[in-house]
Amino acid sequence: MPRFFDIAIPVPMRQTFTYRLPERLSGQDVEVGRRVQVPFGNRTLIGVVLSEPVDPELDPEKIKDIQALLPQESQLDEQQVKFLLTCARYYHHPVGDVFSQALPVLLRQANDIDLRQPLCWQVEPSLSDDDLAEKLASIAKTAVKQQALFALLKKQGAMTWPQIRLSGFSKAQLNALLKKELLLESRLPSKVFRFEPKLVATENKLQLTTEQALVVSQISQHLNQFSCHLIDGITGSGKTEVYLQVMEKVLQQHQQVLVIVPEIGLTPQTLHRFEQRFNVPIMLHHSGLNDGERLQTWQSARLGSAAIVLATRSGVFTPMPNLGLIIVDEEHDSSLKQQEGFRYHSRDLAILRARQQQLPVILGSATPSLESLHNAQLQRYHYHRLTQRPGNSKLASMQLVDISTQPLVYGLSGLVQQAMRTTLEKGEQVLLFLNRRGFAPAIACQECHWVCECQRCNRPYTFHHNQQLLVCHHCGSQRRVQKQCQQCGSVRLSPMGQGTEQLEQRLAELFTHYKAVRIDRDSTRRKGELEKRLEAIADNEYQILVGTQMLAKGHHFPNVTLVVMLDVDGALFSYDFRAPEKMAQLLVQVAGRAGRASKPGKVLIQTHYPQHPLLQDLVNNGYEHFARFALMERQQAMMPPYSFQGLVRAEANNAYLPEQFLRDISSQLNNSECALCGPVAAPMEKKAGKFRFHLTILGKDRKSLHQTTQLLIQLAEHHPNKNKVRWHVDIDPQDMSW
DNA sequence: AGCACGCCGACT
DNA sequence: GTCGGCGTGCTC
Repeated sequence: MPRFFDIAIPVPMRQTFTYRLPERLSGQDVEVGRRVQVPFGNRTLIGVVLSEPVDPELDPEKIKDIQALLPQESQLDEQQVKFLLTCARYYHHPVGDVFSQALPVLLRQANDIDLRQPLCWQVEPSLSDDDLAEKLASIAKTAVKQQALFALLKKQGAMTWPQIRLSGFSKAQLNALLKKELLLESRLPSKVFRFEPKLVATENKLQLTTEQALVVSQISQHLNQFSCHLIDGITGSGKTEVYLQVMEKVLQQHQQVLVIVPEIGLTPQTLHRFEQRFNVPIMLHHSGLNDGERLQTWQSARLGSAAIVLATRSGVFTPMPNLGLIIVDEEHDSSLKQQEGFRYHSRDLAILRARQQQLPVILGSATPSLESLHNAQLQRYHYHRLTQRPGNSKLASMQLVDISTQPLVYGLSGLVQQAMRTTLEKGEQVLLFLNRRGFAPAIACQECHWVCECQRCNRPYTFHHNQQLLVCHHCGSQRRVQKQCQQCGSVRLSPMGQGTEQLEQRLAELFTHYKAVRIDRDSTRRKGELEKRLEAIADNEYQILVGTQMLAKGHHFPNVTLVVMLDVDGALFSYDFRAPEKMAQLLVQVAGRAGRASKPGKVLIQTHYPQHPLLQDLVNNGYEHFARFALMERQQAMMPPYSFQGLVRAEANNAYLPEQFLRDISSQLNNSECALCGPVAAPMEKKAGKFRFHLTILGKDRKSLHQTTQLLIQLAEHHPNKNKVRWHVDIDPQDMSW
């Protein structure tokens, strides 16, 4: 009797495909999770075995043979398969695509793969102290970096290349030490991680405050079972130390820890803290690694030899057989949600995974998402607060600046300019936030008010002065600067409004004795440029920092004692109901990053609406009050987290098709338990030449959301125009502007 | 998503 | 005469 298998194939289709195990492979073990090579249409793809159907329903004539079974060393375990199937179901996303995204790129291909453990380097252990001293002297005094790398390795023990690179060293520096025979190159041991007391550097352990100790002990009571903990701790209250001490308890049980951070910016400092405390194999997973490096992380995690995996969003899929704890740091951060293709939220999947595998999960933030706070209120999560900063240093204070009644000079009110001068004269730094790149967000005709727009998006082009280009920030298209109005022929075209590029330039005129630096996507595009600028800021080479949100992520500026938000009003009246929440999180995060113990900072918020209740609440009563108020508003409007949202988006080259498509599937749906809203044009109706529409699903609970989504997908897949429009489903959508 | 098949316009 | 544009349909 031939055996058949259902296989997840990396194509954006919601079904699985059945294949036959040919005679020549019949002696082989084929387990769920095995990677297989199969013919698909006229190409060959790598799929993953999902199940062995007793009776394949398909016409046996149509079923093709599995071409090859790929190495068992690269297969997924049953738990992993179960988790990924749950992910696909939860997000109503094609299974094959979910599996494909969960695998490292190299495992999506059939090539021969190096599954050996990663290389690592340590100080040559056979050298005596005398030898070391002698060899060390051979490193030129001027080779400061080599000296530093050597010192690091001496302290740290074996390190892999991604770790060394993240600590700021180059391959050349490593090779130099290697050539001088100071280092031993080897591979990380492939044995499963086992804890030993000497692996913890106790001298780095901090004395816990009463608050912290309480949180550590409470979480520790819940190891080896599912529980979700929200740590709501103001910046500087020592969340990381709490993580470290809970991690230690988990490592003591010979279990692995998965730590998810929002983006690469946070990894170096987090890694550094982990390395200082634990002398255990730590593996990284983030966008700065190449395919081979990611495979190594995947493999050593899968084997159980990596004790800690420090990862960004997609790291939530890392296979870890002895996983004992998941930590999601900065759980409010929007970069945890993937915004295209498989639109998952890494925090939510972390919780799902923890539940499935019966482990604790810790969410941490100084500004928890309203979703998480709501879950804490409902006691679905254990809620822990950290309110003290060691040494009792003060957080920056916030103050609203009414700009509705006073003139602005280059977007700066008199009060702000005055505060800037005072701060600069004290030798301290000023940070200006403006969430708009470029020189000016539009150029317009002075005579007839015509605005130069991108034809593909119907939005004004942003003027970039340095490159003398008009750039569409929505589709990326560029064109030469217009000299003449297309409508009336006038040559009086001029920039409207202000972006970071212009602000930087104006500041040089306004504050002639101080130097300004700009940090945004444009000014830091070149590799290493961001680091260079951050270093220069730390050295006080610049006194005024201008930037977009980029500046708020992770970096600490101890000498910045004044932060100015130039323009927050957009968030108060946005079509995106999450905009005020995001703005509040940004403000609080920034306030937490400015200043230091001896010099508390100040945050000035320019607004036309100083009486706005959300702003008032945030400034006067803090984030907690703000969140409570914002949650009340959400409840009144029956918005998430008080309802459960799904979104069907559709786009096509004309406006008629997608709207018709969504209207059809929505009207064909009867007896839905959910409210359907739309179709309506997306806030940006046209983008990159495509017309876009939304159909929003609002459910009173998750179950009805899932049912309705399922039905809508079925209708969509049977719609005659299903291939003429591009459509997808987004569960718990974050970005409504799409 | 690919990839092939197929049916109409501008090239040697 | 043919090269190639992308609309349409299919993949166990």
